[in-house]
Amino acid sequence: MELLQKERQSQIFDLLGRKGRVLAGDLASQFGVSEDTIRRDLREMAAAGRCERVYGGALAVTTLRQPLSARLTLATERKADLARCAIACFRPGMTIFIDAGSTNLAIARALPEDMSLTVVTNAPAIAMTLMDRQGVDIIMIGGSLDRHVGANLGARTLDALASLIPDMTVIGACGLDPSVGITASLFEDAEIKRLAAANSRSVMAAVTNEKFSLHYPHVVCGREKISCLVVENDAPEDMTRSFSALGIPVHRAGQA
Amino acid sequence: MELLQKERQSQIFDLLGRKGRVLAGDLASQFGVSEDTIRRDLREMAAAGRCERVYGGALAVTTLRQPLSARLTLATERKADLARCAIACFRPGMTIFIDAGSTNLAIARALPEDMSLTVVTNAPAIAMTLMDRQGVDIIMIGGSLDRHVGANLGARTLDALASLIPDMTVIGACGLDPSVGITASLFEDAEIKRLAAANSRSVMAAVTNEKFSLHYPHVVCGREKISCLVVENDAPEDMTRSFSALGIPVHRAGQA
DNA sequence: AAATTTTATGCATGATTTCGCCCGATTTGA
DNA sequence: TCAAATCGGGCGAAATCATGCATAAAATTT
Repeated sequence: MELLQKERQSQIFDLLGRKGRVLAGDLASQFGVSEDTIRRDLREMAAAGRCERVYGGALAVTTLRQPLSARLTLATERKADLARCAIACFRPGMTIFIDAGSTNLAIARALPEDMSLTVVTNAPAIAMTLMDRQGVDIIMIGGSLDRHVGANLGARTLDALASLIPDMTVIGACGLDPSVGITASLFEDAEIKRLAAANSRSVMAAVTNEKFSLHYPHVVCGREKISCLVVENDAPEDMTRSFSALGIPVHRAGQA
Repeated sequence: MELLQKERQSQIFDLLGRKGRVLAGDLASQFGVSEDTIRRDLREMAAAGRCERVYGGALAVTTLRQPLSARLTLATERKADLARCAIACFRPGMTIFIDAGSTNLAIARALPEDMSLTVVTNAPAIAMTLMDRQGVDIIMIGGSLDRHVGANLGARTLDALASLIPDMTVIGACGLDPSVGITASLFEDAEIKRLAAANSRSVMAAVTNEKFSLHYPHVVCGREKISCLVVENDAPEDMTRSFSALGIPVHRAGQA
């Protein structure tokens, strides 16, 4: 498939967020264009402050470190849009479980200083982000911290979560498929998500475009369990329609 | 994996922050490049003020400032020094509870990438810092996150902590007094500390100078419970003596 | 619809960077 | 003082880069 320049750069930006670095040669073969084109892309992106140009490729702007911390500290932009839209569904006084994931971290970041909420989470990054929000009470669910997922998992986590009935769960979807529902790649992570979704009075899923039509081994919950879907403003129409058809409200980000 | 020059230098910088010094030979074999390349890196970094070049390798900029006068001006540098000293007491395989507090956070930051440890903590910041340490298993104790202490507190925290017997507890001291022992300003925080200290096989306290002779309302543990004290290079002699007299080993930071 | 401008891309070329190696100079420790 | 380790600079090969130019596609104007 042939990509437009902007699409290519956007994908490079995503890759940077995920891997922390890219090599000019790799990108060239991956996108099927010449290295010169890639170099031009990288130069442009660097000029726009979207990456740091180095000999041989480019590095993510914020941190040139491990993919995980990079993934967590990066990723704003499209996700911030999504986050603002998601927050519009929150009501003061709610108790909300926020699952791990970079999109959900963006939601935490976007929470206003003074919103009165109780947030429950098993992700240290989300807890830390919310620490300076005066209005937010934070409850952390402990457990064994998985460095890949960036959240506490395991028996203790499940146990602590079992005695909680949040008004809403903001669930992190590894993959969202119209027929299968929400799936996750890691068993233990899926277990947590499943319990949270089952206990919660409502379930919100905020997903970026690349999550659509992906499915992973572990089913978290069927699509009928989803109370509310938040998508990007250029989310594929056919995907969102199949959810709307089920009576699930779909909120598009960035639309006035 | 092959690294780009900038990445290599960035990692060297990280190592410097963690160990305080690096050797050209070690780096060469570690990164799989020639010593000449490493020397060029170090020279460049030194030119940029990111390290101090010395015969055989390089030193962190913090450690370079002469013996102890000018260097110990910045609190973070003093703590990094303290941290390196504290870490020398850790042994591979240990299970260590690390309490909240900025000094303890510095200890977490200073932990080497590859040290094999199980770290238990109720402070999200410490958990996040350790997330990229491959050798460290992290267990988070959940609870209600206190935004002032920066740690999870409360009944659930106490409960989860009760079933843990760490090899060592690195306790955060709000105040350390030779006669009273360790005290804390917040009741709930003190409760956690007290339980951790009581359950643990040994207790380390790493304290900066300003902690001495301070005491707060809530007693955490008497001085006799302390197994090991880590203090700054220029800690007041009379304070340390009263602990040494009890048979408590006192480690001074920044001494070869 | 045709003509014109703009843009994206690939290729060639000469410049630049990286890096291993070598050699003579310098530092270290005994 | 001496020997060994370390150092800095210079050299060359290979990789990477920036630039100019030509071509083709896309967008714009006529």
